[in-house]
Amino acid sequence: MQTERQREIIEAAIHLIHHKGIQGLTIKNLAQAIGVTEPAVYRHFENKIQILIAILDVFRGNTANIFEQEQFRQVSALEKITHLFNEHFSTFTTNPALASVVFSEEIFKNEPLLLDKIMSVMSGNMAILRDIIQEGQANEEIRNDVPAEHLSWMLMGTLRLYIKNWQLQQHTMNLKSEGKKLIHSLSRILLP
Amino acid sequence: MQTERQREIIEAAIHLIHHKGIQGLTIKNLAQAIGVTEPAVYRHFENKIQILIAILDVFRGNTANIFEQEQFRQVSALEKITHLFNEHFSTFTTNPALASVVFSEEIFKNEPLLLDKIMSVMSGNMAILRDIIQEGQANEEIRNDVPAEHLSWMLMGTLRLYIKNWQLQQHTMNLKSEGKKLIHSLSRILLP
Amino acid sequence: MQTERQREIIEAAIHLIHHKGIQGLTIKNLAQAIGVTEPAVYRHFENKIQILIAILDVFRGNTANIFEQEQFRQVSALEKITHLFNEHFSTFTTNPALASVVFSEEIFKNEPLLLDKIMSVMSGNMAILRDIIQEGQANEEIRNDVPAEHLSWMLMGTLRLYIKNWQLQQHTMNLKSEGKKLIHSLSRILLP
Amino acid sequence: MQTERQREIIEAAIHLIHHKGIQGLTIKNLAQAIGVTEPAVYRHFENKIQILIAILDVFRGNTANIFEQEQFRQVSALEKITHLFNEHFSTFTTNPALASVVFSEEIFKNEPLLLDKIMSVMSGNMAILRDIIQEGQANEEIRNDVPAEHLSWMLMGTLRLYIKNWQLQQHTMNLKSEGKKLIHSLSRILLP
DNA sequence: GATGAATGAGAGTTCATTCAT
DNA sequence: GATGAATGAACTCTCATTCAT
Repeated sequence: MQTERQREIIEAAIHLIHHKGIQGLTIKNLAQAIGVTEPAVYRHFENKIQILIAILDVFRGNTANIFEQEQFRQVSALEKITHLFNEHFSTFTTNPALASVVFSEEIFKNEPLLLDKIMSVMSGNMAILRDIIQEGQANEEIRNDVPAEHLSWMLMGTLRLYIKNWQLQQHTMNLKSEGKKLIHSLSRILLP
Repeated sequence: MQTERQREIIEAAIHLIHHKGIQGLTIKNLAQAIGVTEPAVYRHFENKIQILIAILDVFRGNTANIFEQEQFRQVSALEKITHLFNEHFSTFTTNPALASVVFSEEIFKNEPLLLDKIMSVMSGNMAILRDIIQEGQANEEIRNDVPAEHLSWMLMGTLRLYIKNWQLQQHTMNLKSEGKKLIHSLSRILLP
Repeated sequence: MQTERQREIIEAAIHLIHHKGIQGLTIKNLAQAIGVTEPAVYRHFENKIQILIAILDVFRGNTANIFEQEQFRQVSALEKITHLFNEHFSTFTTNPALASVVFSEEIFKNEPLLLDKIMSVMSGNMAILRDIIQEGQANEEIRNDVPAEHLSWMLMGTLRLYIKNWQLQQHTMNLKSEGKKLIHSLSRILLP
Repeated sequence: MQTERQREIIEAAIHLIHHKGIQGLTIKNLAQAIGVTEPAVYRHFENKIQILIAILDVFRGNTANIFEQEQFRQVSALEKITHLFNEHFSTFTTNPALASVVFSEEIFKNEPLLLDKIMSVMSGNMAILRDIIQEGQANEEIRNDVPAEHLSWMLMGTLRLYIKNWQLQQHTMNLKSEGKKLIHSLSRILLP
């Protein structure tokens, strides 16, 4: 359960990382962003690492759940994947700051605690994606000549790079509409 | 042209980033690593940013050149791509620290100078990859039903994620041999 | 509005400049002088330049106001000037450290911000002095055969050099009483 | 006796002080200015203080001598003073950098050795000026109602402030021609 | 005469964090 | 809940100077 202030801090932290990189996430900047003094931040989080952990939890809530929800929908595997990509593009279009954090494992490299967490989220997502693909392969909906594992690397890798590129271009391209075309191509590749 | 000491510093810097993340790259650590005092570092580089720029140049030398060399070889497009992937896996197996830096745009997000540089390298590589694919499509060696642009996102994205995963797993998997299988799958996907 | 600590810091800074010159004004010395650690200083001033600016403001408060007050007193021009000189000698006798800073434009030469400020203070004071002289000339109280501008250079220049000399002699001469004689001579010179 | 290189270093040092203030006078800047490396400077001067001492000697050569020469010319006291002022304005117009150093005792405040030197030069000059004035008073060429001492404060102080102002205005005013008018006013003031 | 490489000391500044209020 | 004041540790970088070559 998070208090209002905690949510405010996390949001501010994500924005800071987005705009100034991880080096811009200082308690001072954070306090300034939410209009309090530095010690006030420590009323709501024990220390800086707890804030990063909370960010990672937002990530899990916002991103990983996209995967999990997809997993159990009663639609074809390809539809699941398509929907999953669209959801991502949609999420990041709405909240570009999140994208800066989500695919930036380096940010958390320092703290083993955080690295563990991000790795488990990531491999969890990969597993779900692989399961969806395997399901599609079983249904002869997705090509069988390539291991599901490899296809999931491919899908996830493409997604990540595409979004990273959109970031580097400072969101000048329309992620949603351009993304639709990319998804279309990926779908074609997955066909048997 | 680099002096011996400059090379030493760059190497040490890459190792520091690799092991402790960008936050571990301090002048103090750097000086310690090469066994001198901090001011001595400034004999060899004007400031920290110049060190990061030099790292980026190693990256360009080590990675971008793989692309450029490939571009003009007299072999089929698929062979070029295969070779290019193998080269990467080989490079990073030899010098795992480099991988930590190469695919970590976030590290350089702070300094516009560096961000520019990394972006130009990245888009340069993407363009070369796209050209190779287009050439393959013209020869009917690579599938034509998907834009070359999208295929290059896919290839590059897969490569990046694969290497990042290898990093997160702390190099426990054999990048070279496992990578070969991945390449095989990707080749299959590219076929018409 | 200044806090108690800010006043304390400014006072310590003036004393440091007085005793060790501008090179002696370091954050470390300053912190030591007020009995705190270096970072504590930054709670009270954003940076060193702000401290120097604050010193300049004390200068303005302490010196420029002498001029402004004089300007509107209902006494003869010569009386104003006499009083103004006496006030200066009195101020500097009480607070010799201030004199070290007040007439040392070189100290602030580095920072354009500071140079601007000191120049505006200085030319403001000169303008007030010139106005007083012009008024005296209009009343035929002060000689008319020399431009007010030149007389103000003369008065101000004499004042400055006299105080500087007193400094260089390490305050061994009695500024107040000796100064009175100087003022008397200057008054005589100003007469028509 | 100074070598060519020593003269070069002193000139560069004066220019550095002029353009960047005393804080800009570093061995690094100095070496750069004359196109050698830092240790090379130490071939020609034992240390930085010796360089400052040498600057002071140039000052004595260039400025104090103006006074001494004047002292024994066979002209009226007023002519001597007029000539002396003109010489100063001329010198500083030709070599503005020198002015930055000459009237900046603060620069040398740190080193007692230097402070001593500058004080002796300064009081020497003042003595000469006072002698000239006394001579003029004896000849009834200069007013007698004010002590020579005070008149010399006045003359010297005006000269200094006038030049300082010319510096602060970054030499935009014509020191020589405007100075002539000032001298004219001062002469008038000195008359009996 | 000059250089390349280095150093000890110290500069200003920022960091996450603590504590009394 | 929040603040003002402070701190130890660390940061990048500059300084005058030395020394072997």
